[in-house]
Amino acid sequence: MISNTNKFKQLAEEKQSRIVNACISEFAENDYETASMNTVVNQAGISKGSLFNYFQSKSILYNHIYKLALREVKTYLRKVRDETAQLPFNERLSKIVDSGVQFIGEHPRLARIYFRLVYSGDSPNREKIVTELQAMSEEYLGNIIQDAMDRNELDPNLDKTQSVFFLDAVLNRFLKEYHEVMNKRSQDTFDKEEWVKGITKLFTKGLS
Amino acid sequence: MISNTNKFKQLAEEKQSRIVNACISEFAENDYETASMNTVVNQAGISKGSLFNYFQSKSILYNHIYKLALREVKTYLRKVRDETAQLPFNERLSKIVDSGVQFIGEHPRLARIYFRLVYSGDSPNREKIVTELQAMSEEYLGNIIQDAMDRNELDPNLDKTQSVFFLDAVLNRFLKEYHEVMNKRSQDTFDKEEWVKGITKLFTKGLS
DNA sequence: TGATAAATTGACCACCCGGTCAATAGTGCT
DNA sequence: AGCACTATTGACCGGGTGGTCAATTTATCA
Repeated sequence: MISNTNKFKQLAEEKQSRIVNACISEFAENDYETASMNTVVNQAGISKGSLFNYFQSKSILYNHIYKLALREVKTYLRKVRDETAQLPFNERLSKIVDSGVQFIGEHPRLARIYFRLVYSGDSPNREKIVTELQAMSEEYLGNIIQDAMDRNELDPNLDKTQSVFFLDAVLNRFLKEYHEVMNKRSQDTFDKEEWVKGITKLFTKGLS
Repeated sequence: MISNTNKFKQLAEEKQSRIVNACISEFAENDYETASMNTVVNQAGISKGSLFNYFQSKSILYNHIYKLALREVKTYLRKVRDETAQLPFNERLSKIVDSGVQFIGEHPRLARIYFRLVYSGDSPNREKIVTELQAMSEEYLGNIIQDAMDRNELDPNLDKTQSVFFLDAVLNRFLKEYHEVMNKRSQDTFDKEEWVKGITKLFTKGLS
């Protein structure tokens, strides 16, 4: 499948980033269906005809933005995975949460697009994308857990699929909550370290 | 705030349920913004004027349906809470999951509306509603956890807010996943009992 | 049965949507 | 300067939206 964003890529960098920026804002603030191409072109300061010249349809444009967001997420994940390869499970978990928190701080709009996508939303190809994300998570967290099992930090008889699922559920939900808190309330009254401790304790020792 | 659904409540039961039914379908299949009042009236077999005579606006109609769904959820939760008051934590947890699974089986469209609402969606008053739901969960799961702490089944020094959060995250995510699996794949290859065991083990003993 | 009141209808409104395309502006070459 | 070619524009299209209201049907009662 050859995606024809060539016309877009040949634009001046400044214009490209003006457009990308407008798209990110619009898709961060609205669901796919509700996001308006008119708003995008106004915000970007280009004409509607131009936008549809660069991207043939709304869904193709959305795909472009989503892939861009995903690439950014992956960069963060890869970095923290490699940098913590030697650390014990609980420290590693803690660094992963930190990395998520950092990502949200540095790319709040991309984070919003991500959460919109995974938690509902009617984006085109949603099913395909979500499956893709699940496979990614399965592999990523699966490796972290496997490492910990190999070092006898976690029960070597664990059901890995389940463990990954639980970890993914708690991490994602925590980051989503953090993201929402950051977006409106003051960040005081939110003791991140306390939460990181709680999460690692839950997964290593449970609640008893 | 006096909600004027009086006109609606005075309708013949059969007509009421035709309308409610159409609304539930439409709001289950679409986000709030995307759901169409035209579809509702066609499905219900009434005129548009009538619908806006019974409910003054789309958001008032949505609110009516949402409250109806919430009432149903609460019934299930209350029932399982009372019926399991004497059971140990892990059995109690298991019954709660069962109850959720049962609810999804019996009211798949209401479940869908619920998940749409809590996981994104741009429903009117979303913020207020979600806060309300969180308070509900905090109280409900908080009591379950407190009971277990009182009986020394869980660490009495637990941070209750955190524990509730974790429990809520895993339960909700599990039920959401179950709901989605039920909606498309065949229900074989899905061993519910295994998952319930895994969840209770995670919360009682962790993964080590 | 006929007058009055209440319930129901659906054509209509202003607005917004994603997408198109003839017309125009801009660029580079001879 | 004049030409050819490309990039950009924005008025316009068909269609859908939530919501309205004059006109019509239906129910009520003397």
